[in-house]
Amino acid sequence: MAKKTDSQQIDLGLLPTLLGYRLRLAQLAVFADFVVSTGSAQMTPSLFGALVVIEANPGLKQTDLARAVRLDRSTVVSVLDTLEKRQLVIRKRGLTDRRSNALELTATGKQLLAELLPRIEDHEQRLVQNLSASEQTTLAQLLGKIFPAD
Amino acid sequence: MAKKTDSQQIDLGLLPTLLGYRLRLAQLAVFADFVVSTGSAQMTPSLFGALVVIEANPGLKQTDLARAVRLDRSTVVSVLDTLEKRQLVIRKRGLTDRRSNALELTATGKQLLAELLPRIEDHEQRLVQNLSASEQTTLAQLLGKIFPAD
DNA sequence: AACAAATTGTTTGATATCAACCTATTTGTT
DNA sequence: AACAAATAGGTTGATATCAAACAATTTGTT
Repeated sequence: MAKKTDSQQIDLGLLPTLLGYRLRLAQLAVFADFVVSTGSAQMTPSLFGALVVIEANPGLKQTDLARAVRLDRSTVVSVLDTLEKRQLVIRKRGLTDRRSNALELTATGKQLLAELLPRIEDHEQRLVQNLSASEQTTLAQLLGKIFPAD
Repeated sequence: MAKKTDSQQIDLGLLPTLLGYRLRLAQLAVFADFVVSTGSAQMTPSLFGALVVIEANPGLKQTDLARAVRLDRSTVVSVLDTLEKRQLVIRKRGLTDRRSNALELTATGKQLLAELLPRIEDHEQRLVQNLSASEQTTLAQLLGKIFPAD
């Protein structure tokens, strides 16, 4: 008597027409797949983003990392606490400016990142698997039009 | 000597190629504009979403609301605490099932929602103003392809 | 009818995030 | 040189969220 799948007779009103709602659903899906994809590494998009940016800009300071990954400076503190506790990152005292830290990946951090990259590629592939190549390009373009600041 | 705007020589690595990163940027922008758009109403996407779904489904219970807006049941408790404190929503005891609450908007809640709707429309318009009508359609389609479950 | 299993709303504990403030240090002005 | 202003990292407090456990109630099985 159709009791299994009728859970969604709920009217979402105008929500499905709102871009913000769509984006939130999208992010939920992406995040879930990300965590699965990275498996046992206890990784999150935030931690991963920090690793990527530090690798690409060794020696950068926390404030610049914060701006790059669009997190508050205070949030970056806790992100780095986590990464440093896992021995993936080190905070070296700034040479020229003793207020700042020079961030670098440890050998372990570089290694983990290297192991993660193919998994992230798979993850990305999985997300866009229902889109043709041109559709993927279009999506990126449209998102870029709405939200500049690359 | 170019010290004002050179803050972004930071290499984001592969981040800009990741859909999840793009979506996060998008959400940040949407959220910021949402809050501005709704002005003094102390509104957030979550609270607004709950109001919309309750209006469209008067009498629904918290568990169903949670599923609809994709929040945990426990999160819905705090959302409703907020909305009820502001006298926008009431939790009526369920008639048939005494475990559940029947949610309804108060008169104030209906009125606020009515006042909010045009602002949300403006908000939405502002977001997609750089896209043509067909581009808007395309974007919605592509997002829908990646993330079903409307 | 009795009792095991599921469901509902809630509480508690954990994590992620922002904003405001703090101290140490550096930079800029006089 | 002296000192005001800006900057760096950090701490604290607030909010949003999830997950696990819980009591009350309902449903299902015998």
